[in-house]
Amino acid sequence: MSTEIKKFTERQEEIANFANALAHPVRVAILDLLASKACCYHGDMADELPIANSTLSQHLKVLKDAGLIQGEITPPKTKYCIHRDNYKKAGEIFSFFFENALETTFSEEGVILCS
Amino acid sequence: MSTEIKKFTERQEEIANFANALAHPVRVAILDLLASKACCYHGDMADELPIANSTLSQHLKVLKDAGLIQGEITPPKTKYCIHRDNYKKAGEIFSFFFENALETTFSEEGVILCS
DNA sequence: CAAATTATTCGCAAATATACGAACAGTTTT
DNA sequence: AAAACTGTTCGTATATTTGCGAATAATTTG
Repeated sequence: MSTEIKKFTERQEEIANFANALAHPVRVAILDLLASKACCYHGDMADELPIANSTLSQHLKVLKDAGLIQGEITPPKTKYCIHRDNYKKAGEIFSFFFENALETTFSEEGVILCS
Repeated sequence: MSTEIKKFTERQEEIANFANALAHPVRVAILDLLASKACCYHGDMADELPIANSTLSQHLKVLKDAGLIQGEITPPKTKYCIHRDNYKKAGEIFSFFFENALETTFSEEGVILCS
């Protein structure tokens, strides 16, 4: 049965996915660290974040699955960095999402505006 | 005891909060509806979305709590619309967040880049 | 005032997320 | 090879999210 009913658009799912990756402050903090240092080892981050090592691994996995970061094992350490292409893509999707809505809502003609 | 230890910055919490509101495709879809029609009644949205009425109310509450939308009871219906100011603010925060990271990571000088 | 309409809240069930320590795996160092 | 170091995975506990139907509330219509 190829009768898979699509409930939402690709785009909506994509936005939700990226947003979900950013939906926990520690993950935002992780991205801040990666952004500020361009690269970071698991251990370095563990020192700066108020969570256990294993918890950090989980959050890193979430970010990796969302495509926002990539990890590289360089024994004995693991180096993480921002996945540039996807990061850029995420930024574009969000900026488009917000811009678009405001344009419509703020449109001069025709459109009914809220009180 | 006013010894509340701040684990994350205001900004990080704020980003996570907005992101959390967008972290479910149905909520993205709701915002799409509100954006395209500038305004929408609960019932109109319920007709277009593949979820129960009560579930819709919950999602609307999440969006309202995040500040992205506002509701106005106009009996017998409830009218929802995008909260322009906060929406704009969210858009700015995100665009800043992504821009900033990429600038740093892509910086020409000094900064160590990932493989 | 009764009935209909609309949307929220409640109560519950199931799934997912978050967090931690312990156990494990892979390298490197001794 | 043993010990040390680094990070992931596992097992578990707890909290939150998601979803629905039933019950409720608030207003309008008959």
